[in-house]
Amino acid sequence: MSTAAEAPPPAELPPTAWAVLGLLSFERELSGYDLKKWADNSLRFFYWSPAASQIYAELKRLERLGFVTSRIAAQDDLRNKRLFAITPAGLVAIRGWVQHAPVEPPMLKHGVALRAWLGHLADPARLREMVAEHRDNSAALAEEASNAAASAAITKGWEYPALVSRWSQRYFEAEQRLAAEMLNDLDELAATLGDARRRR
Amino acid sequence: MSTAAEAPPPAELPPTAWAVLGLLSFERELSGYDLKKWADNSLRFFYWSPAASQIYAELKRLERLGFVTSRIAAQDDLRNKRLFAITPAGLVAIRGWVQHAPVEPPMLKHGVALRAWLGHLADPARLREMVAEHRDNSAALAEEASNAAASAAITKGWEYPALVSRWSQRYFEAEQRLAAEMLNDLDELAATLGDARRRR
DNA sequence: GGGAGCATGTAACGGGTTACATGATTGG
DNA sequence: CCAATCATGTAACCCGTTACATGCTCCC
Repeated sequence: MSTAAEAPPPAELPPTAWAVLGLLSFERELSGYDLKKWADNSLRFFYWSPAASQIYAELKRLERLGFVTSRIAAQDDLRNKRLFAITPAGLVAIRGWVQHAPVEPPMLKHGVALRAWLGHLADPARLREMVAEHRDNSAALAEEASNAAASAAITKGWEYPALVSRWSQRYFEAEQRLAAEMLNDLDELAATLGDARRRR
Repeated sequence: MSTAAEAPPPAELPPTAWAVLGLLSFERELSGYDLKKWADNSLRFFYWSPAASQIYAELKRLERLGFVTSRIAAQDDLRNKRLFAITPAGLVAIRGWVQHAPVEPPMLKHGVALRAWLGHLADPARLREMVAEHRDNSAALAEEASNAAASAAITKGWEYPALVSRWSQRYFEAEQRLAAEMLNDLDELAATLGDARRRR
């Protein structure tokens, strides 16, 4: 086709495996337990945070593939703790994935939207409650993302995580605004439908 | 606790089952095939559109539970086609779910954000490309949602779907804007990091 | 002493996907 | 006639979850 070198096909792995390997790509040794906590306050905002058991399973797979190595923690830490580190092969693999994986649409499962879509089956007041609760949850998440952004901003080498935390903050602010606008639309619709019902 | 009647606990079903039952709650008889198409251009925007095989499986389950009934299509349609309709019990069940299910955070798996989070592993130019592609995809989806909103708006009884289509449109417009802002942030970051590298 | 947190896993299950099989009808 | 679409499903597979089991350590 061309003289350019063909990109090697990126290894096929479930996204969670890449996420775990990605957490390790910041070059620190981490235990499965660490990874879970770390995922809970970073990945959570824009990507599902996997169950702990899943993390251990992925680590096992990644080790089998030679993308991570593990060692038992030093004697000063008496706990039975296994630390994982990314290998050169692992770095090559995840670079390939980040660089070459196709852009896919984000996967969204929005329960509140689904139930609003079925609004004809619910009490309008209850619908309002749901959307208002979602709006408040979004506000709280925006706040959390803001904190995450602040703490990432002061850490060297975390420029990209900080950037994405800012993105998350804006995302949840937008979600909050969208919920507020939906509330307005719901009120209008309730008024219209109420009128129609009364006029009948 | 109070004298108010306790709400009956909503039946436990996976979200996809409720989504399928919800599609049937608009009181029209639909085939599995119809349901798939219908999901593809409505649910898709705010909720994952299930695979066709999954829809048939859920229909079987819903029928076993007595939430839908089915009949073979009339003789004038020679195809081997089974039409499903919601039953009174099904209506009660889905009303209970819409009304009483807890508000849960939407589930988001944003591959582009994940890869931006791992930006230190990628070529900045490629990162830009990805985010720009995502921005354009979002714009296209906003347009599609807008069309869906327009066609729902002129259909009686589809007020809530129309409302959610408008919500989807705004959602994808926000997504588009967020992508554009991330591009700016990426450019800034590339400049900063580039400077640092040059000064080294 | 005892609860909270640290730490690692196994087992069972289920929801959902892809791939495949099958066949009829419609329209260019 | 042939491709596209209509139409329904089965089988294999796997990702990921919940529930559970186990034991250690820190600190009140």
